[in-house]
Amino acid sequence: MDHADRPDRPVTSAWVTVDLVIFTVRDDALQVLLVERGKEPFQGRTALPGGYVGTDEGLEQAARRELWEETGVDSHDLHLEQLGGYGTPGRDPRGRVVTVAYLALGPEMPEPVAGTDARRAHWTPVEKALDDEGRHLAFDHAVILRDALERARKQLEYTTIASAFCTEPFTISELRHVYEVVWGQPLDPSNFRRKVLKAERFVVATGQRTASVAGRPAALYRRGEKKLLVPALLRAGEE
Amino acid sequence: MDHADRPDRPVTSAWVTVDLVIFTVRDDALQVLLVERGKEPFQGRTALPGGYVGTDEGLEQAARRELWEETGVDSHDLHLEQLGGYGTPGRDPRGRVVTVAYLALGPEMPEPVAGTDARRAHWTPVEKALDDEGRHLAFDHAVILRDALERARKQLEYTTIASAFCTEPFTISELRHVYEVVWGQPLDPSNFRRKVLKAERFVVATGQRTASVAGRPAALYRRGEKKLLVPALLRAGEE
DNA sequence: GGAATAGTGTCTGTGAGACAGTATAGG
DNA sequence: CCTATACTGTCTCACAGACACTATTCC
Repeated sequence: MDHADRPDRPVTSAWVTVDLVIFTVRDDALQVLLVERGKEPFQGRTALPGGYVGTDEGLEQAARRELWEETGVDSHDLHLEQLGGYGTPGRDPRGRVVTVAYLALGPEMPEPVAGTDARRAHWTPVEKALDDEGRHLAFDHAVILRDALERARKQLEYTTIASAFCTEPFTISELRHVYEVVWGQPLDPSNFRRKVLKAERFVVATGQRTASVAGRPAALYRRGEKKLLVPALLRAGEE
Repeated sequence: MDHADRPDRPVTSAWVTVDLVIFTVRDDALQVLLVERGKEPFQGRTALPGGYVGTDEGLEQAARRELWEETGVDSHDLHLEQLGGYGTPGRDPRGRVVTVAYLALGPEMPEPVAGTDARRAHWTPVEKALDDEGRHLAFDHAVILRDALERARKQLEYTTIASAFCTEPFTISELRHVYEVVWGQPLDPSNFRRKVLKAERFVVATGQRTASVAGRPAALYRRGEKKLLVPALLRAGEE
């Protein structure tokens, strides 16, 4: 890049990172994977997993790599999408760092492996992570987490990604449970079933049933190919 | 940033830019503002307006500045939102450049002023800009433009931003025209009116009427405070 | 049988698409 | 008068919320 190509105003290069908001449903709660930072800045503080983007590495590729390194989860097993870029000056005390955040949704996963740099990773209920406005989180991760939560809630309305939270095969009740936990409100089981089954290829029947623990055995389904949910499944009390 | 802070794999810093997809409705078509590049790389080629992010400048702030510099439009007069980050290695031949794209929607604007570096800016129908898969566009701007188009079409369904395309005060027909042009399909005038007026505070009546050119004068409205449109105004034939 | 969970049916209100009909302007 | 555009009303069908009822399992 030659000098003539640079603009008049001061321009400095930046470090580029990816941060991951990894959601799952555990213990009747929406949980997010957080790590304890092993070094400065924000050493000992809680943060989203993430790291630097390699020289010849795409953004999504970097996100998949970080996901693997932090959790041992293969990104092919879950839904991954970009949330957006965050680049407020001063968001990282080391200098100009622009991060691209990714949202990952997956079924209940094993306890995460220790990270590459021995950072402790653990699942935390989102509600708890946002306690006190999320001020205990490093960087601007509270902002990113709030954006991710809002995005996930919206996505449940207009797409079929709720099924990404379920381990196949799953029951309609388990799928409904995902909605109830993410939205924080109960849904009518009867109407939910009608809606989901009416939307062709949201879920596909396997023909199998659960070995019931209590009550009548439930039919088991797999994810269908349909991605967009129309008409949408709206949460009550939106404005 | 000290050495110990860097990861094992090679990491280089990157240049950060913002690119703008500025949409408006003109001459019965959705149009996008494109510039002719005055310098390498891609000299003489068509591209989205954009530029480097300043050292102490936020991403959105940079987008607003570029918007002003390229078009003379005050960003307060239109809707601005982030589309996402684009960082595929090799997307810019000068080296690692990560761009954050913004989507701007505005009412019909004057012909753009010449850019700061004498690049010629002009409105182009989106359909034409995407001719031949948009291969004539510089960088990966065809990809960004397609993403922006899809985002704008979606936004019309679930939000009230269509009104951002209208100069106040506007008629219901003008608002409907925006939908028809962006979606590329005709809408029933009667049902559209009912829907828009039923959604409280999507538009607010001014009490005035058009000085009619032909036919009965139409009532004039301003934008209401409502942002989310529920129930949504769905386009036909979605899947 | 009773408890628990799965699944079906039905009633009612609302909203969308289709489209006929009325209102108000210019010519 | 006619034409053009704005606006109103109405019919029908599909769907959502509410909720009663039936089915199948374990105890």
